[in-house]
Amino acid sequence: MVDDKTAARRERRAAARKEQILDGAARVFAEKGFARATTKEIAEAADVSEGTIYNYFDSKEDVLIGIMTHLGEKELRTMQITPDLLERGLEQDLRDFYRGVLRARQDFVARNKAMLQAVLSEMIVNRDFAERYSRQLLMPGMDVFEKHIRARAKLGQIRAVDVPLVSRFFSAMNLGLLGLLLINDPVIESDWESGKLVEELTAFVFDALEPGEEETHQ
Amino acid sequence: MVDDKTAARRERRAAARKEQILDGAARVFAEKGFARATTKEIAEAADVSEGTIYNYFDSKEDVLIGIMTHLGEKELRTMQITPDLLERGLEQDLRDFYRGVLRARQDFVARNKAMLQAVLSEMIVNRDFAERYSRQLLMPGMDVFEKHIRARAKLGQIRAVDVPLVSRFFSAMNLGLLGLLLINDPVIESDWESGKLVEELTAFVFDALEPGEEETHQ
Amino acid sequence: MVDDKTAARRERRAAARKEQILDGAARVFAEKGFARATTKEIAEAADVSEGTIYNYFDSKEDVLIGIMTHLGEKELRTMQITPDLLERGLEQDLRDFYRGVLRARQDFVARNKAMLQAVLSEMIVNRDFAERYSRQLLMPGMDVFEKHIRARAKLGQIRAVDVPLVSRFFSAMNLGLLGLLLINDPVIESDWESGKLVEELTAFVFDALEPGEEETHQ
Amino acid sequence: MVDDKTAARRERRAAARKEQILDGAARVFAEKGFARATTKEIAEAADVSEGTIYNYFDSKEDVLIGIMTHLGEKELRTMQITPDLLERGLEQDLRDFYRGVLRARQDFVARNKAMLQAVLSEMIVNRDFAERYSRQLLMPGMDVFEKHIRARAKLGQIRAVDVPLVSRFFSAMNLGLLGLLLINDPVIESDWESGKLVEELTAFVFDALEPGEEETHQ
DNA sequence: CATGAATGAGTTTTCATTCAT
DNA sequence: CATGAATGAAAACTCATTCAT
Repeated sequence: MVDDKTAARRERRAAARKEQILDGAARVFAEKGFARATTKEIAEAADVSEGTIYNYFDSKEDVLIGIMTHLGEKELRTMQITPDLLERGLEQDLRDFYRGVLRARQDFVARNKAMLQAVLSEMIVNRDFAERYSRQLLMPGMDVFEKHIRARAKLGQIRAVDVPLVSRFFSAMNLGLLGLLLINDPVIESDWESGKLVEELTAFVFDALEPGEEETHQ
Repeated sequence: MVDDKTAARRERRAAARKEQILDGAARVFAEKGFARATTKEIAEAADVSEGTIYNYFDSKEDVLIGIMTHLGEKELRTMQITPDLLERGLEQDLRDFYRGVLRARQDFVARNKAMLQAVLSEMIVNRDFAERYSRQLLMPGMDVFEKHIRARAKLGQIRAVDVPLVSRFFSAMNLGLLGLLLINDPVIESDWESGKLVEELTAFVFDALEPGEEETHQ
Repeated sequence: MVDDKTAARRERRAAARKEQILDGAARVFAEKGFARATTKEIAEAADVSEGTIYNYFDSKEDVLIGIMTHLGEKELRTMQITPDLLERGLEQDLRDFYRGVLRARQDFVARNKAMLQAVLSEMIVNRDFAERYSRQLLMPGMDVFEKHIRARAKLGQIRAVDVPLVSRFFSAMNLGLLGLLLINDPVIESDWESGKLVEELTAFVFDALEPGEEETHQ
Repeated sequence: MVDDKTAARRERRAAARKEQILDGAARVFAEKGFARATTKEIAEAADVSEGTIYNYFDSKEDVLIGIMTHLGEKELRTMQITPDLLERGLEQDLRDFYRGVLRARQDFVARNKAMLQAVLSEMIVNRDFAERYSRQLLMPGMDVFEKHIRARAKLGQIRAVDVPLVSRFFSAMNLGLLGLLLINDPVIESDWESGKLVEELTAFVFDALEPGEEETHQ
């Protein structure tokens, strides 16, 4: 029993150390990029010695993988991408539902900007990471989203569209806005928190999806 | 006169060499990222010696800057972002105009995928490059686009929107789709060249912008 | 307390490593000159890896600076250039005093030939090092010497001379003899260790300074 | 005959080119040291292309050798170190003779400071150059000087001394003063041209050599 | 487990030399 | 002969990783 307690405490401490290192690493990666960040800098930012990093991770690359996994888990929790999202959402008004999703996402981005920056940059030029990002961060949300859209369409709330493609338009929009935020676009930065971005984006996006009977295109 | 000829030939050859190096470098950067790419690999890809690179560029970073500049110039030409774009465009149907813009952009992306990949990745973690990208590649197109939207709005072809923000939605969408393409999303990849993406995106985007009289929300 | 011990031991070991590197570097610099010496050779001569050099010095140039500083400190100790040199010396016979100074200097040169060679060569073509050499190695001794000469002159043991200039004659003589030694002049080399050089130089130099009508020093 | 003329002209032009390169190289070597000087800089300083240097010299090192040889020839001419120096000199007063030698040497140094600087620095760390310097620049003058001293001694104008060693004292003094000049010692620099240095040095050095009980100069 | 000194392979960059024009 | 672009070997320096303490 004492062993159990000790073991449990040890495990908790180990988990805390791991997070401590991931936090430090994310900050350094975000600022300088994965390749330019040195283990020395990571160690300093995480307030541990260089050697300690290797007690918890196999390599510098493994640290970045750790960040992605951590990010994926966090996103699932924050975005509450759970199987029952579908039902819960369907009861809401379409716009309100999307507003909620957008707000949750903005919150998530704001809280994890550094980690996302670290991951995004590497993803573009690293097949392995791209695959991982797609699987761990993109697809889980996309799947649920696709199902949701299909359900709405069945209910007649959305006109007939190519669902996988339109889901990707949503993802692309989110990804692109994140990109503009990361390169410090002043317009995006200022409207990001004010809520204006959410409103305008909802209007921009959802009017188009609704059936809108009479729409007269020459 | 002979000197003139010689000088001119020299200059042409130098320009060709520069482009040869930029091409090789872009391929390597795209595959491995700027930081992981070695000058040795660049030299091999460009089929010159390592030393030759430094006869034309001050540093590896300068090569990337060269790629961005080259890209910026090419984009201006390809996208035909010229002052009279505004007038030319206004005579066209809104959807047709956007379709044209999208196709030109897709063409540009297809032709310069490697260079864009090289630039994008570095941009996210490098302030200097972000600024440069914004100034050389993003803003020129965005400015013309903003003016265009404003003109359309004045003509009543578009409902009142926050123009700078909506311009950014278009940019974000493009950037995000590029991102998905670069991480090899199979759906985007397959629909990219078939006109499907263009058609669906036009529908997705433009219905929302049109005044659409009777549109009954709630 | 244990931490104190550990820290102290660490510091001692670091100082030892630094000296180990300086010793190796001095030998290589002396043989090949600063610029021709490679960090690889220095590492081999010092029996450490190339990387280790950079754990203790910022650059190859910094190693040479380290040699000069080390040399300066050693000279002060060896030559016993202390404020009380003046008084101690004045009690001695002029010739005996100079003989002592010469012997101490010869001893110092013999012990640090490699380091002096390394520093001298670089100094001639490097403003920064020339300034440093002048300040750290030349001036300290010269100042004390000037005061000494002035004191002797006041006591009537030396005829009136331009003190700064004559001090430089002594320095120049020392520097020049070092030069001849470094280019392996056989006469200087053979007489250097036998006391002959000291005796002849004392005779050559000091008879001139004494007022001495009857010149009674054999 | 025409061929002879052409050949002669060609030779003269080649000699001029060689000197043009040596001049440029000496300036660069003096400023940056042999190893740090690049052939590109030498070419620019000499106003020729890099390739041209190799039409006249086998290597960068060969250029430095060229400088030394040139310097040696010039010194012989300037210092008028000719077999009859001995007789000419003996007719003069000892001090006047030395004054003349010193002045000629100062003039030579002033005219060839850059080349001397280039040569001296390299000499200290390069056996081959040391040997060359000794043979080409040091020994010729020293031999004549030794003979001269011996002749004076035979005439009773100089007390008995170790002639080879004392000759080296003169050389060492000259070399040392050159060293101080090259490291920009302000006292030496200011007194160098004013003539003061010559006077003080003559006094410093020659009183010691004369047998002279009564010291009857001034 | 924590530490941080040591390592050396790998990186960017320089530059003497060559050679086609 | 003059030129200067091309070369590639070699240099200084970096840094992920290991390991003795």
